[in-house]
Amino acid sequence: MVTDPGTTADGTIQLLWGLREGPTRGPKPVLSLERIAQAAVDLADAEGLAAVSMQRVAADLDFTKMSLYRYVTGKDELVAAMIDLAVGEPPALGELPGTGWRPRIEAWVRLLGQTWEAHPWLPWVTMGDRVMGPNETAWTELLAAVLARTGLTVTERMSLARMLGGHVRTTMSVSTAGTQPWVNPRQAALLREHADRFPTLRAMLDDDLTPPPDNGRDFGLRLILDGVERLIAARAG
Amino acid sequence: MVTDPGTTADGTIQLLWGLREGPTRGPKPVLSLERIAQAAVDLADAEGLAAVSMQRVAADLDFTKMSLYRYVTGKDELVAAMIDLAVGEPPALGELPGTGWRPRIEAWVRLLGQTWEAHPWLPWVTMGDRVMGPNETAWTELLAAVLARTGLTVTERMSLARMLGGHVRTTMSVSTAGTQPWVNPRQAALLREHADRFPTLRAMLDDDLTPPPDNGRDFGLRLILDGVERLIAARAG
DNA sequence: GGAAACAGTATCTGTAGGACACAGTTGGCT
DNA sequence: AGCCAACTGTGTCCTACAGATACTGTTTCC
Repeated sequence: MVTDPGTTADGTIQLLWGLREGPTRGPKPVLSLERIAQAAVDLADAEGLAAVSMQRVAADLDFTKMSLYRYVTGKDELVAAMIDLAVGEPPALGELPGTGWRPRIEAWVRLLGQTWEAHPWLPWVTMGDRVMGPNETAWTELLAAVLARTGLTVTERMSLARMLGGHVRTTMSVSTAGTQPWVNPRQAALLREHADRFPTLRAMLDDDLTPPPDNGRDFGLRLILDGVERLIAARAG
Repeated sequence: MVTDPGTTADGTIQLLWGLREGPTRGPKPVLSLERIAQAAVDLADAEGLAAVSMQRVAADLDFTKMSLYRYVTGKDELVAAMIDLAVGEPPALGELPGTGWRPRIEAWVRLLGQTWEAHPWLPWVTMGDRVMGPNETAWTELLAAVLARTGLTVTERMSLARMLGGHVRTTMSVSTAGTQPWVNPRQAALLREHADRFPTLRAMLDDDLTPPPDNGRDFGLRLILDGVERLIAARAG
């Protein structure tokens, strides 16, 4: 399994984009890529990404481990299939509220965030250079369509798109959102102990440390989009 | 090894913060945590995070695998030590240029980015809830000190700090920056093939697709900080 | 109806993290 | 000075993982 900046293999592309030619002869396949990917997603959702092994996914389906290799060339392909399945189809452009680019971007971020929250392992697995599957590409297409009318250059739009996706990821650590304080209790204890080295952080501890339930997603998005508005205004005027 | 949202173990905290009491009797230790962590960092820098195994790190030091466990309770601790070593000490507040918060934030992002570029595996390993080591905490303290004079609330400053760190991570995929196009060649081929489903992305392919060498880091930062300025101005006025 | 093409299985290999018992080394205490 | 407890690094073992390969049984085209 690749944990490093991954180059997507050709086979994975064929898999995701339905380019694998189906055979005619031979026994009817009992399994399917969809069932396998779904089982893996369910497992990751329930017990975390570390629980997803070929063995375990196969066991959940009541098959042997090696049978999975008839549908996926390796674990990397399985993960790629998991991603596209978990991400799912984006809404249609018309379903996004309002007509301007700003409410539409806000909706895109909100909806993508909601989708991701259901699969907390996605941030770990969508990093690095990959070839996106159809669903992921469709989400990007949707955002690109929204951004097309901002008047930004293509490069700027791509920077912004990457940034917005990253912002969803950054504000995703759901485990602590809303309930636990920003700063880990043990981290807080360390800050108090070393107050001389970290006076500013130490002082911040005395404030209310309950993070907003969205981990600052809305706040950050507002900053970004205000910046976009200012850029557009500066060019227009 | 934990690839999931990791809760830092107590032992790791003791390790990072120098709370492990040294023994008096017994043979002189030949190895040290620093040597081990340094070897692991060198290895990760040269051959990627996947190459870092207990076996391999030990071999690079000409020791057996199990000897490492005298200094680290497990691989998680090793990785934690790697992070704090790789991140290193931040500059002093006085070394940041200018006096206002804006140039200082810009400098913080630039310097942290430079540090990270030398260790491309850091993004993968610094995700999720962790207890930060002293160096990482010092970087955060520095940023917090800079943000203290923005007039933002504590919650807003924490959101912004998290966001800025995330922005560095998001714009870190160095592999493609400056040289290869934004869009993977194979991804581009797929977009051309499915131009009907992805018309906007398809159209963008005809533009110049060479990403800026900083992956849009400066552009994104400008948007964020413009947003901060607008927020401050709105409250002042 | 036979042979090629396939699906799922059984078995094996290499590598990973880590537990455990050991041999040799050092310092404190009597 | 000597002895024992405490320690360092080693050797061996176990379990879990991804994956290769050879197999058995099934399907369909010729």
